[in-house]
Amino acid sequence: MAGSKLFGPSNMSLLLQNDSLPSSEVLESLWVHTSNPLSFQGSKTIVDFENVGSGSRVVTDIPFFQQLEKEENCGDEEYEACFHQQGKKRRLSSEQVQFLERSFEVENKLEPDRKVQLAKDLGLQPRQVAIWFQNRRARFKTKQLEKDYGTLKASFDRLKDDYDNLVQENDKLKDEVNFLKKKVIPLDKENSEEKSSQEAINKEPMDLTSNENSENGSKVSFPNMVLKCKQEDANSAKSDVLDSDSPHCNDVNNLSSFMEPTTDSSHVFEPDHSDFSQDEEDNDNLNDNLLTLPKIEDVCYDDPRDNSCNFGFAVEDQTFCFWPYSI
DNA sequence: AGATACCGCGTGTTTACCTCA
DNA sequence: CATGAGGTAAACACGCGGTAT
Repeated sequence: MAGSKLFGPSNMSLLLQNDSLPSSEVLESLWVHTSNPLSFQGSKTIVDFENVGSGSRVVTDIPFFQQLEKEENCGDEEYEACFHQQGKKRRLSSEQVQFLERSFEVENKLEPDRKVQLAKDLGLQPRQVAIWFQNRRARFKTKQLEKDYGTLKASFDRLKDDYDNLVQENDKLKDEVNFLKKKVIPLDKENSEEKSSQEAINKEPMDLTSNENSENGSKVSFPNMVLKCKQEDANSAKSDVLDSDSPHCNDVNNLSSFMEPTTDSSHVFEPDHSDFSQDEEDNDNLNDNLLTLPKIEDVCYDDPRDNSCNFGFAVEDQTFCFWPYSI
């Protein structure tokens, strides 16, 4: 009998502790006389403990008691040692595995009664059944993890594709915006040049220092211009602050926007640094004049009394309203 | 209520066996 | 046919939590 590392004294004691080994009579009855549900067609597919290490291990049509009879050197006290020392590691038969698999499908946990019954039915030790279920659960978990990983990976790939498509679409739209901007800016310049030249023509004969030059209403005094500008902007500022590049009322526009705080105007200067924040450089030319305007939220409206002081207040004063809780 | 022993399970590892190049 | 590598399954070791005493 070749010694086995597997079933050394410590392991043997463990085996004896955990699962009492069946007597030879019980084993014989299990293997020979039992009405085995696996229906081995009368033959007993068992492990050939004798031939372990010398080739084929599983033999059929050999009653278990005949195998035991070969262990003539084993007395009762030595039976268990002989049983294990020769056993080494043996694979379960396909029938046993199939039966265990069916049992596992029904319930992957193993109650003590069921374990004993399965061991009886299969001619195995209860500990073997327990170990098989443990290993089977581990294999199942591994498979499940692989499956879950596959599912998650597929989901991730789908999301990534969506994201990439969105990025592409975003880039496309940005290009479109830039293209349109380049088309619009020259037009604005043309318009502004036209207007300024026209204005220069209109202003030339007018004495801006005097209100008395107005005749037939054809000449407009400066204060009236301011008023007109205010009125126009009061109507348009809410939705079109961007028109502030109108050549004749830059600074005045500031006043109008101060005087007419609107909720709409606030969003125009909203410091949105989201997707289009990177376009700020491109927008610099277009928005230079806008950036000089005070942000509408810079103005504190909490105290109505302050509104009257909003004209030309110092910038540093705004910080109080803008960062009310700053330390 | 805390201590102890026992048991089953999960997880990682070892070992034996099988397959295949 | 022999052999070594890699894969797989059986068995083990250890720790942990639950339960009974």
